[in-house]
Amino acid sequence: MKSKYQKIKGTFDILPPDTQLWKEVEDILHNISEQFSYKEIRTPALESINLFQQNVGYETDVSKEMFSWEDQSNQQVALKPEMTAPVVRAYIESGFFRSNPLCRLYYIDSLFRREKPQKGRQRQFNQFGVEAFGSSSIEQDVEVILMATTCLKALSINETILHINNIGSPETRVKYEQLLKKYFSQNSKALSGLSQKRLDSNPIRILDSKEKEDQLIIQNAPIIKELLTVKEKADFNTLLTNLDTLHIQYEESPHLVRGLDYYNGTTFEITTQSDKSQNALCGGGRYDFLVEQMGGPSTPAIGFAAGIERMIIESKHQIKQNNIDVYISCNESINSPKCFSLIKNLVENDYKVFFDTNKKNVKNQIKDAVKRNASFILIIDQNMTIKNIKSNEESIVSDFQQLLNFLKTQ
RNA sequence: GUGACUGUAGCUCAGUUGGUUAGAGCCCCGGAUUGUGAUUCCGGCUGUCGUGGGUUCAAGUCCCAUCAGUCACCCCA
Repeated sequence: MKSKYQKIKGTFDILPPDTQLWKEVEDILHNISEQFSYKEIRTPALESINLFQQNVGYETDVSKEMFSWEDQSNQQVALKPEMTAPVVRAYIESGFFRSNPLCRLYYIDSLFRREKPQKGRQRQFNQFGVEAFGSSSIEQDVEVILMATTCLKALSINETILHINNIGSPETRVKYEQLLKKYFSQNSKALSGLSQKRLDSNPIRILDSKEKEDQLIIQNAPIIKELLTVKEKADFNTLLTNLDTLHIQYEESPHLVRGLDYYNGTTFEITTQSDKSQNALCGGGRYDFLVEQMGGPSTPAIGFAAGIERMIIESKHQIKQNNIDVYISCNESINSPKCFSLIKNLVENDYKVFFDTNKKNVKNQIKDAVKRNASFILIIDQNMTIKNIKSNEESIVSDFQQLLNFLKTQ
C-alpha cells in the first residue's frame, strides 16, 4: 500500500520471513569466525571523515561516495563506507597491538556508500569481514582465504571463482606502474578514452577496463609477477601449494588490482561464475603498511570483506522450520489469568506458544493452528483441554504439571 | 554520476486502435459442506492504475516532469 513515507533510496527493509534467513546466515558467519578463534569487533557507524579520506585514498571512488556532512559543532563526519580503516583505528586506539600481538578480529556490520543503487548494490549494505594483525607470514594469508571459502561453502554458495594475485611491495608497485605506463603509452592510440585518461593518474587501473578495444592490449601487458622478489615469488608459490592441498580451486589473475590504495602482497577476490556486474562476493588482501600509516606501530595485516546481500542472493541455504508447539485458545477474559500463568510456565519450559488474542471461535482457531503447523492446541474455557493436532489425542488437564506430562508423553 | 527499460489490489499479472461503475488467480477474513478441521462450495475485503502536471469531450492507456526499481556503464562487497 502507498505509504505517506517511503524508504530512502538505496535502503531496504528486511522483513519476515527473510529475517530468519539473515539471522541464520549471520549465525553461520559468527560460528565459523569463532571456530577460527577470531573475536567480534563493533565500531561506530559515524567516524571522522579524515579517517577515510586519508587512508582509503583521495582518488578512490569509495571516498567520493561517502555520506558525509558537517555536524552542529563543525566536525566533519561520515557514515563509514568500509570497515578496514575503522578496525585499524580501533586496533591502534585500544592498544591491542601490545596486549594481543596476533590479533584476529571479525565483524558483521552495515556500511554506507552513495552509489546508484542496483540489485546487490545498496546505499546501506552489510558486510562480513575479518582482519588479522601481527603476522606477515604467508600462512596467515592461507588461513584468511580458507576462512572465506569455508564461509561460502557453509552458506551453500557453490560455483564461485577465487581470483588470486600478488601485487608485491609498494616499491615493486611503483616499478610496475612505470613499466605499465611505458607499455600503454606505446599503444595509447588504441586505448579507450577512459583508459587514456588513466595513463597518467593510475595506469594500473587500466588493467580493470572492460572496454573491448582495451582487452587485447591488456592481455599482452606485462604482469607484475615478473617484478616480484625471490621471496615474494616463493611465498606466492607456498600459498598456491596450500590452496592445492586444501582443494581450493583458484585462478591466478595477474591483472587483479584492488580498488583501495592500501593493499600490497596477496590480493584476492571471490566472484560468482556469472559475468553480471555485481558478481564480486568477497574481496581482500594484505595491507602491511596501513597500521603504521595510521599512526600505529609497524604491523603486518591481512583481511577480507564479503557482501552479505550478495551472498544471500547466491546462497541455497534453506531456513529451519521453527514451528509452534502450543497454540493457545482462550476466548473469555474471565479465564485469562489462568491462561497467562500457563503461557508463562510454558515459555519458561522452552515451549513455543502462539496465543490468539483475536479470540476467533474455536473452530477457526483449530484451522488456524493447523495452518500454522502447531503441534498442540490448548483450549482454555471452564476446563483446560490439550490436544495433539496430528494424532487427535486429547486430554483434560487440571494444572500445569498435568499439561507438561501430557506434552512430554506425546 | 551517464544511458536504457519498467511501475495496475498484500503477491503474480490481464486490461484490445484513449471510450461508461478497473479485472483474474493466489493470499487474507467470514460462512456452508465435510468419516480425514484436507478437498469442495459461497460470500467479503483491499486499488485516487508510483506521484505531479499537460493534451483531449474522454487517459491505466498519449506527452512532459518527478520519484522508485531493474539492467548496462562506472565502481565495488
